[in-house]
Amino acid sequence: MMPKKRIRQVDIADKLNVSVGLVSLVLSGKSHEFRISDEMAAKVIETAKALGYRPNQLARGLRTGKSGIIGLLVADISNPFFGKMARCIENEAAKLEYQVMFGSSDENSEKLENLINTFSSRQVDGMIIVPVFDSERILLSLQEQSIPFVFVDRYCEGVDEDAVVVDNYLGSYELTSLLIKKGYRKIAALAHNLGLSNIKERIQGYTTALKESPLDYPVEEFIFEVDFDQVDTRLEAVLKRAHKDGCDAFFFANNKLGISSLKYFDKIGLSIKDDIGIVSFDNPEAFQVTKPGITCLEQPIDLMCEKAIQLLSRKIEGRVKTKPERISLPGNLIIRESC
Amino acid sequence: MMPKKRIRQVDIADKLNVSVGLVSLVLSGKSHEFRISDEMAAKVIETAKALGYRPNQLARGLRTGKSGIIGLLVADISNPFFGKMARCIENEAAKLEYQVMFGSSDENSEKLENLINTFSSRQVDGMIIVPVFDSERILLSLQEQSIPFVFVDRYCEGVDEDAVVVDNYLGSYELTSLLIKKGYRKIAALAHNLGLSNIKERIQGYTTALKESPLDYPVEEFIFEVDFDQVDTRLEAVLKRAHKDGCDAFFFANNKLGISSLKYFDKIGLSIKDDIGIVSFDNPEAFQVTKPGITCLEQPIDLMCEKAIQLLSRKIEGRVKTKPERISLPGNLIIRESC
DNA sequence: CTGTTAGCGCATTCAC
DNA sequence: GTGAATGCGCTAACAG
Repeated sequence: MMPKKRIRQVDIADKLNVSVGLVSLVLSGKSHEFRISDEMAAKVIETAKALGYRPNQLARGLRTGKSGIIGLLVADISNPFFGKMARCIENEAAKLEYQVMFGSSDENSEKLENLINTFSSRQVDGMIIVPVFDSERILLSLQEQSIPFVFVDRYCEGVDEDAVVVDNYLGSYELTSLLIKKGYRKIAALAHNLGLSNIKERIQGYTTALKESPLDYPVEEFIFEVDFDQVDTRLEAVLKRAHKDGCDAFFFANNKLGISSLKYFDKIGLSIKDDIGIVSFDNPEAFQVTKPGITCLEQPIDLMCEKAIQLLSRKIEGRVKTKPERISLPGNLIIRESC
Repeated sequence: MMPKKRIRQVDIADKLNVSVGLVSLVLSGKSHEFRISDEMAAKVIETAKALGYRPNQLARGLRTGKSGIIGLLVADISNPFFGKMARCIENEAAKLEYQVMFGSSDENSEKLENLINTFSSRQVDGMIIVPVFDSERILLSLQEQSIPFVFVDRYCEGVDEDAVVVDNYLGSYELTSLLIKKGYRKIAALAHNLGLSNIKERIQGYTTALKESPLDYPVEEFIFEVDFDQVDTRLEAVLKRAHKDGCDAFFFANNKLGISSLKYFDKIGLSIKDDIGIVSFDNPEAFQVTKPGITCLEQPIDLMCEKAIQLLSRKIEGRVKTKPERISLPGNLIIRESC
């Protein structure tokens, strides 16, 4: 079979004995604007379809300076939280005829930098970024390139750009208060990287709830940092130690820590709710099917993404040069039986 | 602040009083091939870096006819199975300097068609496709456009292309046999769409195991099809009905059905293992933390993706015009306590 | 060894 | 109303 050449505008122009310019105008829906005869327009459109014409977006992009691509930079697309986010971004982007290209940073600023650079090279029209620890420099340089981007899930302190996040403080405050109300006496908090904006806020909510309570012990001593890559190696020990030190409840700052800990509690032989109380950020399926179900704070991922794309497209189209907004959306407290 | 213009090859050429061609050669790493003086090359590279040059991949792509993008078409990126797949594809693609663009078909052939068309329009160099029901036509047309693609997870009967799948038959056979060995007497099977290649094979493995067993009842009557969008509306009724009809065990053809059913069993008040036995395809986190843990068949997602990208890049580079392969990888039977 | 030139496919400005 | 011409940024073929 013939390797069938792709149909270009010239091909349909030749077939109709008209010029490429004409074809281009018609196919970009500008026939009316340029007062091209309806019959002409119809003919062009018809033969375009007949020949199976499909515009070359690379060429169009080169000419117009817009690739029609949005870059999505998450920590790890295989994490259900970011997977859901990807899906929502995809849906919202599709409405505006954008395609989504993604990349996982693994919470590593070098990887993030590489991704940002390649995305920039590929001329993405904008990026949705989950900033990682220590990424201020690369983000500032992105700002200088004047490529539009918005933060989601977290923001970067030194980089003044739009951001859409859940109300981390309030969510954690609610979760922790619940634990206190249920009568737990010493509550440990576990987080990956205490330097991230969202984690800081979560820890703050947790801390405040405790300080406002009658409970009186050195809260700071029971905040544990377990790095992303230390989950397999250090988490178990940390949990054991905390329990040995009298902790009867745990606050997990994200789904990964929560899920991993569930496995260890089972292994160690600690019974959830009876031996220890548990609350966690995020609402992965694992929290819904395990028994007892895990009380948690669900993030409004769909809303967050909707907002994020709104802000981003506003920037891309260069409308209104407003001051960067930091939108904080309320989370959804889901009470189950883990405390 | 100045809207800082992007640096092009001309800019660095001008600055050095050399030609663009020269710059292009050096920057594409062909300085040695064209025997360009080391000092010249060094100067070019240096000022490129100094000026912050970043190649415009749109232009390069237009010229070379290669976009450097791979399209990934899954059913739903927010499904943890496909999320993991996306991550593996991302990693493998990165090794070959490809970027990944994704799209979710929602198991809908029309959506798949739209995605394929836009991806084709964006000049992706190849696609990794999870084909959906009734997508033969569009896939054949993709073949005619001679855009390389490979199937993963499933294949499409009428479309002769490379495919990488898990050994669905064997996996299901093992899962079902286990149920039989444990003494369950009547095993229901639940699947989304019995028309998909992978599901067909899974049902076949299930059926064969039963037929080879001493159990003697009309197996076909206990194979239930619950469509993707009917999970919320019909699944509960189907489960109840099956249980009422004497089923004491369930075989789930994928993670979504398994997870959703877990919730309903809890709601209905059926106790897993005591009242009913359960096995399922896939190994999402939910199966690991729920109690009892769910016996399941884990797919070798990383290996599958590695193979898929290998096959795809082979096609893209147009090496060896071999006959399409259908690679079947063994799954990993994980025995937990659900049966 | 390096410069010049001609497109890749499309959008857009200017003629007629 | 439509055709012709120009160039987006880059690569590659050809000169010299």
